Amino acid sequence: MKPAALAARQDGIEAGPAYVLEDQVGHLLRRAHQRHAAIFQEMIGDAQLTPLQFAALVKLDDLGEVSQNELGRRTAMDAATMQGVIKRLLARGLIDRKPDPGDRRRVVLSLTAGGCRLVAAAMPNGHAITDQTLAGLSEAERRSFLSLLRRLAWNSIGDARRNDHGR
Amino acid sequence: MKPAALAARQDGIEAGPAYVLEDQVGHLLRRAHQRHAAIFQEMIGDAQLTPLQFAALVKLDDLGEVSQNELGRRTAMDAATMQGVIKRLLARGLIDRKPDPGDRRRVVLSLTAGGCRLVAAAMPNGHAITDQTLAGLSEAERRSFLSLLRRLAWNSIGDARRNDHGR
DNA sequence: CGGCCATTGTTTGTGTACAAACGATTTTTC
DNA sequence: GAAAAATCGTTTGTACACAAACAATGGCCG
Repeated sequence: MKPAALAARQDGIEAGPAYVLEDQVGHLLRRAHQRHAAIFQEMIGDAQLTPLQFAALVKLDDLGEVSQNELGRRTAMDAATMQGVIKRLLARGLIDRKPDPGDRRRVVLSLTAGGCRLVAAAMPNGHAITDQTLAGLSEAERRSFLSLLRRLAWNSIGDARRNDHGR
Repeated sequence: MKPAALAARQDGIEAGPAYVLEDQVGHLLRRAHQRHAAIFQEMIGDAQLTPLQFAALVKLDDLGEVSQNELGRRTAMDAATMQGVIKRLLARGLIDRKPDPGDRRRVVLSLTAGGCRLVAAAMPNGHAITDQTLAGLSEAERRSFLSLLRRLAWNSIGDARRNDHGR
């Protein structure tokens, strides 16, 4: 019934189905992500701005004021990664950072005027990047692909992780 | 005709279509890749083995003997990344490394007996990881998704990059 | 032959990515 | 109210990922 996939090797030794690296989702996801990153860097219009930094800025633009961890959850970055991203955005003066008066553990992040301007200027490029990444796919194929891809991504980083450590 | 996508903001200020982070291919690719990495780590059966290291081992198993750069091209890693991966595989005694007699610039990589055994042992897990990553998708959806994803990945890393730097 | 250029492998520097452990705080629970 | 648990932000250590510059070697072409 099954074709050659389950066939034994030439030498006759028992072996599972062949593992073709190029056919594995993980490998393809990695390469597609690599390609997207290259397109991003080329088209975002700001040599210093990385995908994660842009994501953080966009989310901040969306939410107004949020704590660092909250922003991390919304952009699917863990706390340690967030640390570096925030540090670099602060260094460029794109975001502000002040203690939360109601909770002394928290810091509140928000966009500066410069950060706001940068987001506005880069947003069209963001759309162009998405478009370029999907170039080669028809309208229908794009919808289909995005719908499937969404189902492979985490539903919600924070929730999924908390379930592991919850204990 | 178009729905709310092109509508101006509440404040009436001119603005392009909204940029919803969760709808961008790049963000979804990143999250899907994150999830796959988590599944990999959980199921590969060797806490020290990473996706890239496994990819290198599998390719080496496939090719027998290759130079470091060649292996990098086949696994979509650049030379600097390869450096670290090779170093760690060497440290664990999973691969061998000897100078190429015909070309003194090159080194020839190959699997050790231990590396060969590890690949054989981990290969079924690799298939299970792919399966688990695609869990939730039907057989037809998987084929469709992989076919589309393949078109979004680099055709061939090495070739694509050389065109940029050529000259 | 001899200069030019490409390739190979290496190093350095920056930026994700995450586990693990930490101190400082809430919040919950009893 | 006090102990227990959870949350917040930070630090350290390991592992990708790539640009850029480098020395050594090899191939090519005049």
